[in-house]
Amino acid sequence: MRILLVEDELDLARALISALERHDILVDHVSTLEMALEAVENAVHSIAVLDRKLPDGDSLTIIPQLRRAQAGLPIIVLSALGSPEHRIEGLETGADDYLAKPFVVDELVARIRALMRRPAMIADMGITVGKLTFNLGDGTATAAGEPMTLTRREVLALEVLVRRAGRTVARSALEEAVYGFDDEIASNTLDAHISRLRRKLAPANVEIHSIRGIGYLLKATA
Amino acid sequence: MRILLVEDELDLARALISALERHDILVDHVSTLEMALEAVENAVHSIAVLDRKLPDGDSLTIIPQLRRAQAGLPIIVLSALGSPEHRIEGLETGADDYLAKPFVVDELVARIRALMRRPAMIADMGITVGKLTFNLGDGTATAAGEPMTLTRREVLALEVLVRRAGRTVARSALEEAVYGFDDEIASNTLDAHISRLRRKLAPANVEIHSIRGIGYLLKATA
DNA sequence: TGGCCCATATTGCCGCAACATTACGAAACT
DNA sequence: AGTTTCGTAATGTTGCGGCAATATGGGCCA
Repeated sequence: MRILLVEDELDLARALISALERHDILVDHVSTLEMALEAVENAVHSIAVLDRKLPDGDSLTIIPQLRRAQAGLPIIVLSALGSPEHRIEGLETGADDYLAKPFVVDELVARIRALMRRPAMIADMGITVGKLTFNLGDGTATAAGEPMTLTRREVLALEVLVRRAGRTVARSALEEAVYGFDDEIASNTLDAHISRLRRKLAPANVEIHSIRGIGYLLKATA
Repeated sequence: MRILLVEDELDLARALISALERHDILVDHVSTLEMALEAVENAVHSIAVLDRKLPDGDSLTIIPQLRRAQAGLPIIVLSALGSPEHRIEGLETGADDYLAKPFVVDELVARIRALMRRPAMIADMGITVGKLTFNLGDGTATAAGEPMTLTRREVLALEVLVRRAGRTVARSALEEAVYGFDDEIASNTLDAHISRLRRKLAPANVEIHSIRGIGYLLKATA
């Protein structure tokens, strides 16, 4: 599990990172909106935690961009602005949770874990690419309305590809998503899965392009 | 579409109403159980959304009365109490969905939509799939009109499967429903129950498919 | 431009884990 | 004691998924 932390107060960031790592959660830490957008392009995260006030602006403004980079990405906003109005503003912009400062570190950890533990949070939210719709809640997919049968590994790979449809997904990110962090992969097994996925996706007018040396990219057929 | 919203936190209520109205959903808003019962007498709603904790009590207690006032009314319960125990309690009382706070507004909208197009017909605490009818109230079932005898564990498993008819149910969710949360399950007991259920369900034109590595899925025979 | 090298594609094979089914015995309830 | 239920295990079956052999093609360098 890997999360993106965007926080410019270094003391707080350090405290959060060490707390999260004690829970076996990997943390990518950046301190500006610009770096956040770059980070989300280069890796697949399970959750993003944003401080609202950052040196280069209000982090609410980049939520749409983050979601565009990675559909369905759960987002938690931290803020000293804790009034109900601010809360509502944050939630309506698309944040999944809004935590007012000051807060207990353990509470943030608990909320992160709650979000991860509960795919139902985003149940029934579908992503559509071409004639393909992918349901983030239960990992089911339909091609042109017809339900398609996917195996476990195929679901894991397709989820990441679809969430970043139109953008490249690093090969390492795919391996990480389909297998664990520790699970080593010895051969071209991933390629084989991609190959099988391609065949199943053909009726949905969706292609998986390979980006030589980098990874893969899923997009609708032209 | 017109829904009944029972929520005493005014900030949240306002946020929900504006979000729902953006989706062309009319909202009747009240903030107590008493007002909810009065509202449901005076109008026909497509769905009721209840906050669980209200000034005059636990909203679970009025679910039967709501259903009596309007048979088959789909009900979604919102609650800060998100533990599996609370969820189960809510669903067993007859709620159709149980959403833990905090949640994304869009998710509530999605779930409302999902309830509107649900494949299984719900009427008077009974669910029908194929020639099978399952009574949520007392856990009895009939196949093509003939009452069928189910054991306790079979009832528990079938209820979960029927509630999610047409959608996959994680194996872990089934174990959780049939046994306790703490109760460990050592062998293939669950498989055995599924097997026995299959045989009993055959006359009802209902099949339990296994989704390898994930869980099971109940649907009417094609 | 031609050729080499290496990344990726594709396919078949087969082990093995997941699932199915049945039987049996212990325990619980009557 | 009789009956029913449920957990366990034994045995059979399926199909996922890892691996490797082979094919294809892109890109770099001479």
